[in-house]
Amino acid sequence: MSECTHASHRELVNNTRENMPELDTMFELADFFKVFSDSTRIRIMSALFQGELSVCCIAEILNMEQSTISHQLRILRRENLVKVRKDGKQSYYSLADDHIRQIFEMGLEHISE
Amino acid sequence: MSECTHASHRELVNNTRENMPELDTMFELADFFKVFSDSTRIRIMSALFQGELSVCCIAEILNMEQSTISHQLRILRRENLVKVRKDGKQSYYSLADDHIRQIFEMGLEHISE
DNA sequence: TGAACATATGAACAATCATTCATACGTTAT
DNA sequence: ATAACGTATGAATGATTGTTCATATGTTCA
Repeated sequence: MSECTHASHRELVNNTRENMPELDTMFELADFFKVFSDSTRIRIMSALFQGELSVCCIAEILNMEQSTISHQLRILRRENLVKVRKDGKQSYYSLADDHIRQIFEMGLEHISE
Repeated sequence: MSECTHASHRELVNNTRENMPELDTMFELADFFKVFSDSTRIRIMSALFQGELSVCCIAEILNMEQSTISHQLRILRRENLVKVRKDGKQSYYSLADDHIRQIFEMGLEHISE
């Protein structure tokens, strides 16, 4: 246990704490970015930028198992990032939000440095 | 193995693939967001928005072990999101990038819905 | 030089999470 | 009704990762 017993230490700690976002907000923020932290989900969203796609189409585009895609789509659905349209045997998925493009571009911007 | 043997199926698959970002880029994108996907790191960055802080200060602000903070700072350092200034026994960390604020705000924007 | 402090880091552990396998559910066509 | 197809999902598994403990490194002060 370090003490850091400097002069204005306690004050700095309190001040910083007060100016930080709510604890809940920071947890939500982490959870939000967690959705974007998996390459399979990134690839799914990248594919959906082109327009709506059925599950098996996505699976073939990414060259991955249908089951894997379904599981990840479930997460994207839970976070309201994609929406589904059912037509016969197929489920067509599309992006639910225009924010996603912005978030992608911001990430890409940071990467290219 | 599902087939999805529709008319323009193969064409759609190829078209979508071609218009997607490079595979490497999508992996990098996921890795980038992974840094923001942990609540401890989010809290550290939130604290650093107020200005530079020593390791033990951050630990006390978050009420977590010094070791935990050091480990997470290591990750933030590796991703070039924070920079260090050593002064005597202490290491003072600060945000390395103004992008971070934008990324935070974009996330917060999406959350509040 | 030795003690106290601030930080960094390796190893162990626990928890989380993505993928796979098997299978169930719902729809279409014969 | 049965078969074939598309999708969803629970359980098991393997890999990744955050935290803790112990300890090493480096600095300051007596």
